[in-house]
Amino acid sequence: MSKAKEAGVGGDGEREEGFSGRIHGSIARALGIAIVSGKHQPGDVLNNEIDASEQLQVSRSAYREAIRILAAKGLVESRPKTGTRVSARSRWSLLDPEVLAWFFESEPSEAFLQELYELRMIVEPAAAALAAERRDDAQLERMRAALVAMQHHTLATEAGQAADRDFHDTVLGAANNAPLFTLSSSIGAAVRWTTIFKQRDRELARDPMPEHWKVFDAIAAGRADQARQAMEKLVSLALEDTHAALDRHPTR
Amino acid sequence: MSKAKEAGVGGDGEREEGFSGRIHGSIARALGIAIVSGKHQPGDVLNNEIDASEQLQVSRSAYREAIRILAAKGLVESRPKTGTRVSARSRWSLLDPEVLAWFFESEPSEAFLQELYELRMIVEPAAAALAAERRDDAQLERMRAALVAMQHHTLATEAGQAADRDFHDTVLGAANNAPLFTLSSSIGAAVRWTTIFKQRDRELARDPMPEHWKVFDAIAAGRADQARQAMEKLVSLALEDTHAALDRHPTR
DNA sequence: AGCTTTATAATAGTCCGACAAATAGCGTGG
DNA sequence: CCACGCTATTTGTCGGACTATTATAAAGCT
Repeated sequence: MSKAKEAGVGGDGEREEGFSGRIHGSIARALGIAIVSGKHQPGDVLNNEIDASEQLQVSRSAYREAIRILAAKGLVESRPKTGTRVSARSRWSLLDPEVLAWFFESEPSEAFLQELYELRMIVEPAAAALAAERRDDAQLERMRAALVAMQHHTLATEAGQAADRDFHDTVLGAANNAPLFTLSSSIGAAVRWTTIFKQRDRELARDPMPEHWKVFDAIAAGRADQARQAMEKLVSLALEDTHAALDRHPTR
Repeated sequence: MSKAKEAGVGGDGEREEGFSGRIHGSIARALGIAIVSGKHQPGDVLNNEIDASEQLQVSRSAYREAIRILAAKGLVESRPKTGTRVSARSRWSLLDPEVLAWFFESEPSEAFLQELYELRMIVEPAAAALAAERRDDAQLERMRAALVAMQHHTLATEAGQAADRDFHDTVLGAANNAPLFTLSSSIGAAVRWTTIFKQRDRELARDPMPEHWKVFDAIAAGRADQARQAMEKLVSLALEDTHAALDRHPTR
């Protein structure tokens, strides 16, 4: 539990908690988190707009805009008379950056993490192979810079983690495939949590640079197959580390 | 009193086309199509809410809800004073079912089709491999039924095409990975367009059943590698057909 | 009884008009 | 030339009235 998310129902409700700038945004965030965390299960019917907006102390319009956001991401469906209900999980846009962020707001389930890794294992090696064939010099230079920064700052620092993400992002971008690139947020989420788990357990700390450099070298050399295999190795090592950390620090 | 909105206003407003039920939905759709089709380019600033809603003959609230939908899908960004502007392409949720549908509303570019195929080539073989290991009997039966229906109706009919999509959906579902499954809409879109192109050029008609049955048999037998290879073959044949059709009927 | 049609009530959807908050860009003063 | 505050523009929020849709219950018909 990180955030106090309960908007006081009754009493002097303060909704100042999560900060997302605009009201409709923060309401969408709060409701989104409540949904993906299971507090509101698929099929559940939300309070009608009038009651809900009153409880949240916002205007009905702001509440409605929040609902539109959630509906656009497939989390809810609204119909007159029936009300607004949480959609089936299969309709959720699990790869949407915001939805993913909401997932990680409350610690994600181990199963979900596992599935994200599987996706990563499918997508990233293929992306690395394409990148080896298509990367331009600027992208290559950016990858190198990212790895140098990552090596220098180490994953214990925010700067180092940002460099790691930047490396993976650039690889995905170098594959030169727009739909594929939209998966970077999902990949990034998996990467971030690997790091979090690894950092929780210092003893597991393994130097992540060798695999990263191997991927880079293969991409630089334009060897697609080699890049694919190197990335496969990188991801599976990360998965191992995550599993090991989870075994020692069971979820929640 | 003031409900007549079907009146084609003489000015620059045009608002009587496709009907998408609710107003905010149809406005979002119209704007979404205008954006993905390039009519409004990234960086362009939309009219302010008052003018825009007047031109469209809808209330400002309805227009705003439409904008919230587009913003949720990463197509636009709103800020006070600056207005609402079309976001960079890299921020678009290209894999969102609705965004994808808008893309295909106006005929998609060949390059985009190509990228979607690449994604399919990455995702579907991996999914088939996982499905071979994890499918349950009900899923297997559904795949068989889909292929039987597809064989019976042929791809020339809507029923046959639906069966084709159902087969691919079921394979993806049998991989038992929720994030992966959300890609089914993208895959489905690629599948649909293959069929459209193939149907335009009857002479290219190749019987698609053999590859499909090979995938099915491998999944039924639980042979992951074999399923992967069979699916690779299936997708690359579909890609060939699409390319051939495009060569003979150049885009527009 | 069983089915169809109609009425009812509940809810999301739409509209309006006003006011609040944020902020890009300009102008003023140092 | 730069810093700083002013202002105009635009989105954001509000509340309240009215409309459209539709699930459900009631009534009517066969």
